[in-house]
Amino acid sequence: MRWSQLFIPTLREDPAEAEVVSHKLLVRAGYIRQLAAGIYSYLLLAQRSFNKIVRVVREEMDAIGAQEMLLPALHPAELWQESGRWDVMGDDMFRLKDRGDRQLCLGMTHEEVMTAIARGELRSYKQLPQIWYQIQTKFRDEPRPRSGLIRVRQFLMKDSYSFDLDAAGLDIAYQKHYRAYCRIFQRCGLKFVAVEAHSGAMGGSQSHEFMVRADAGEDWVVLCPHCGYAANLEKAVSLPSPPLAEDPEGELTPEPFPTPGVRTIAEVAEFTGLPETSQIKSLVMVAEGAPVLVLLRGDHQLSETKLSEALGGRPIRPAHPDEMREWLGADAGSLGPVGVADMTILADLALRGRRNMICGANRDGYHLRHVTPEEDFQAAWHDLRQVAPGDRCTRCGGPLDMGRAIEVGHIFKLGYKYSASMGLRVTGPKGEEITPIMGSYGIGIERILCAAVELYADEDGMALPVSIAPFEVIVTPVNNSDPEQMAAARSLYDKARAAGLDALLDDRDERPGVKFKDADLIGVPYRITVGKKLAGGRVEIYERRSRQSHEVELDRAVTVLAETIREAYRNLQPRD
RNA sequence: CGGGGCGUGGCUCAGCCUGGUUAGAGCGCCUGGUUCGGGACCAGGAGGUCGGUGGUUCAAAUCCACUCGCCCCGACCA
Repeated sequence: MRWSQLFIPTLREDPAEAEVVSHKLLVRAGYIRQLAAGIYSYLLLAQRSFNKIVRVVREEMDAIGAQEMLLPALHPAELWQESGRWDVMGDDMFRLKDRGDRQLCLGMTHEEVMTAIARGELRSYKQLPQIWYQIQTKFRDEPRPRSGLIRVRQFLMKDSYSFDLDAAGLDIAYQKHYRAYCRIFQRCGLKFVAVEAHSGAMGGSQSHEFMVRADAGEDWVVLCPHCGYAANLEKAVSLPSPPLAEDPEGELTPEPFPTPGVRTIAEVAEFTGLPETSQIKSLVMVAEGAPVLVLLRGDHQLSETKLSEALGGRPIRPAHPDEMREWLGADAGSLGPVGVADMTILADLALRGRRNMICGANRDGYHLRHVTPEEDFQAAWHDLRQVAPGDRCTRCGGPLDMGRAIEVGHIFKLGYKYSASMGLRVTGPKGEEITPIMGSYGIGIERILCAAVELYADEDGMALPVSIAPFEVIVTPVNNSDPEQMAAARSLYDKARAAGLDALLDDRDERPGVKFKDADLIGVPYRITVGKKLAGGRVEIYERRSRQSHEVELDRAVTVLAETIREAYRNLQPRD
């Protein structure tokens, strides 16, 4: 393609509304334009990049025997009412009515549609297993779209669904996806990590998220550099850092002391001169109307995911101030477990074995000292805290690392949730009815590009992996008014195309600086520069990522470049 | 949904607090010329009902009210 004919609206300055790197660069480089909050148009460059990503995804999905389909984006309400998710999804679902006043929605995901197809057509155990997938636009009315393409209201997703006779079959489908996902992200040039993820309360038994470390990410991951442990912060477990002060010895009994105006953990620490680790933090939560008192070490944060799991998956919320007062007789800031009788009390494991700590007295303006768990109050022990900086790995004891990450893929054992609720059954070998077990597996197409941009951005733009860049090579004549340079550039471009390379010819009547800057900005991984050295029969091959260039003879340029690019693809090839 | 910020040529912004000629700059765009190895220079030119509605005023980009849109933090995210 010839740049002079293309629509690649690059911008010299960062767009005002963009905050994260990938958003700024994708807009500046002319990949995307915003239409509304969380809704973007994908221009030529984005579309080319997505096509390449999709191709990789498709090849790897096909390789595990998955079958591609394309399902409707517009769904009847009845379908979602059957699975129960019509109500569960709430405002996240785009809903509309047709002319006959029938309720419809735009698909957020396709478990329902896939299951509906399966139950109509799958009759015998002999037809299983099946893996079906599609690459489809999904709609979610996000409460807050943000960060460019990272969280949007309309996006491309590869979603696949597996149907198996039993859990062992599901394991196989899950493992196939796990390996396919690793291959996909590797081929797309991402540095990623597969983390254990929260699998939800409903039927899910195993789940992994594929994460790319990036500050622009919205998730937190916990990693152990030593043993490879990796988990989403929601689910991650750790050994707590030791308390900063030793507990007082002795069989002491709880003793109230006045703490006027002292409410927060930090204030209590300051007031008593003892660190936050010497305190018991008491939180009042509500699980389906029932109060729950949650106890943590003062410096720890509650993981609501873990708490909900500990309560059997019930939804939870923080108690309102008037509820706390009603149940415990004091305001937040003076609450504690001592003397609490008719309330579920859950305590985090980091408090186990501690002695003579400080907590609220359930009397405004007072705290208790010398409070010992299991002596002065009883609680059910659970892992309830979020991993904190300084925590150690439960497997190897090494220090854990935490960081933000972009979720590019998620694989998930669904279990029987949809097959059971929607009546999917096949006949087994003995004539019995079998409800197939399902899995669900997603990949965010746009997020792969975002993650790559975040990973490989520099001052001048993006330096995309060759496999997902919109072009593999750009041929840049330095001086348009030099007929020899132009002729050589055209010839190189033609040869590159003939050699099967995805080439772009920058034939614009621009100064060289403009062409170089634009090429760097849009992230084409290789450039052939045709300039002065053409007189000596030489041109330059420039590598975007390393910013290195070297001279080659004109006639060998395409051969050398083709080999360089082949090598680049080899380096992205999974070795397994 | 709570908190904060921003809407002025295509883009990035100034002007607004303290109302008052034809509303500015840089970039981009168009014409002509000179240039040509990292976002050139000279000359000329086009392009804006200042997000919208209502109000205050002799007079509103500027003050007030409402409203729409966008961004950020938080809440939320099978």
